[in-house]
Amino acid sequence: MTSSRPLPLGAKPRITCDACHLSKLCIPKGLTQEEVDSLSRIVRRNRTLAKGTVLYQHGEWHHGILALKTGTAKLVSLDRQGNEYLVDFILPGDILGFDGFSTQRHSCSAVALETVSYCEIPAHQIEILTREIPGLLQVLLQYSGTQFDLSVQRLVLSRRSAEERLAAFLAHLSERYRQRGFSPTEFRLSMTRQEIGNYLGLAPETVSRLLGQFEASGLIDVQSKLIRILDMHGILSYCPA
Amino acid sequence: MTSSRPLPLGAKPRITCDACHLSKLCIPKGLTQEEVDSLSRIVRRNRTLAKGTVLYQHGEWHHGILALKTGTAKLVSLDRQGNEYLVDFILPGDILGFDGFSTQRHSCSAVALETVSYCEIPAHQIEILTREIPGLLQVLLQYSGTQFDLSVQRLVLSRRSAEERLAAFLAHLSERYRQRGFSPTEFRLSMTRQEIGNYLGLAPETVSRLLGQFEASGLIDVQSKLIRILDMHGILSYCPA
DNA sequence: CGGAAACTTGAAACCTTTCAAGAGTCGTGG
DNA sequence: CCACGACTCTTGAAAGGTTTCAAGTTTCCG
Repeated sequence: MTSSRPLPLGAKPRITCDACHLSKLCIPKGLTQEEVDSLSRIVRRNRTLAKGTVLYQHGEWHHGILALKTGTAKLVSLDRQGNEYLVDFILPGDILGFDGFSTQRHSCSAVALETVSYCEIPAHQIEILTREIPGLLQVLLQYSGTQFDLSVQRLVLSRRSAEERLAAFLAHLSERYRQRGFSPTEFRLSMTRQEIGNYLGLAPETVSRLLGQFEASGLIDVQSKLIRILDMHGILSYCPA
Repeated sequence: MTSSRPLPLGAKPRITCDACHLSKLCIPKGLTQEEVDSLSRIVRRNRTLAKGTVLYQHGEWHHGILALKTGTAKLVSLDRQGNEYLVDFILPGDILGFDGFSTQRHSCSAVALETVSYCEIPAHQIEILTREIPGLLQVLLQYSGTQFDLSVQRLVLSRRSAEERLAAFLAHLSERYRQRGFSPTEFRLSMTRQEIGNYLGLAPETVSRLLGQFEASGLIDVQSKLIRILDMHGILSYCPA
């Protein structure tokens, strides 16, 4: 899967979009070969940030569209009192930056949960790119639609019991890892129990208790951050929608 | 405010987009005069539906973008068991149809809460319109961003107490009526307590109790569906974010 | 005017949170 | 390499807010 083409002298590896193993999930998904080439010339690549640092922050001017390549991140909203609200967990291949289209300023902050690398389409280029790549705004609009659908799914989930919410969280994470070529039954949680609870609208203690309960039921195996799903069918039987 | 230009013979009143009193809220918001004229030629106008009927239904092919002109509607999602989840209340000037961009099929249903009239940009025209109206997809993308921000606000709200949720609901509704030129302090709820509860994640009994409590505190006056806000400052003092 | 649906109000039940204390994990520096 | 300290996680018991159940009242529409 890794590119075998010679690299430019003295440069860090610069994978073009169509050689990127995430192109099935990322923006190129809906574009023609020609459009992908065009996109590839604009995208800023290989930005890397350490765990805990900010990709962009609430209130900043809209950076543009970011595509996570490696690592994981969290998207959070803050209220006046400084409370954090976990809007989403970002996995490799995910797009972020939709929180900047409305006001031109980011309404959320994106924070690396592990060392991350990502690509970026600068906001000021998006309008220009639209002309060069007719499919791009269509793709972006489709992504927005997906975001909408996800927010609805989350709404549905928020009405369910704590058990169902956590089960759905694990099932969703598992499915997303599967789509990315990782094991769907064994993965490491890059977020704390606190952050899972914040995401699901539960106290961290509740998350801990339920993970213990799922383990006692033989559904999963928990070793601190490491999760092994033993009975996927059992997990799914909890899930609504 | 009503158009004084002569109407086409034998036609129902056909207000063009730039003569529409909702153009400050609707799609034309971000477009040039020329673009609005272009849009106005495509838009299907004056569709009317009675209370309780469906504007579009879950599973149907994406109709396109709808702009509500008069009346109110609800946007709902249904799970397998047929439970209804209230995604949004739609007021005149609001745009709907974002639930169809991802899969090309509607993930939600839109139902009239009162007699409604609306305009429509058919889905199959959107791509074509993009070329004629360069600003359109930008506008749509900005709307999507707004939808995203609203879903985040709603997430924040869902973490607060029942009191705060209902207060924020009333404040938000008041603000939206104000933007539309209606009284922000006196309005008729077109939805049932059940639907408010469904929207806020509360039992209808809780909604009823809290309205009674707000009334007893002198914040509002309730006469079945008619709400009069007596102390807006008091209401706002409950609101987070 | 009549009946169904919507709304209100009370009391008990329940799920989740909060508070508290102890155990485990991780990274850092001696 | 081990020890320390901070942070995270786990587990128990009590508290609390919201739901559920139930019954009566009001509103609305045919």
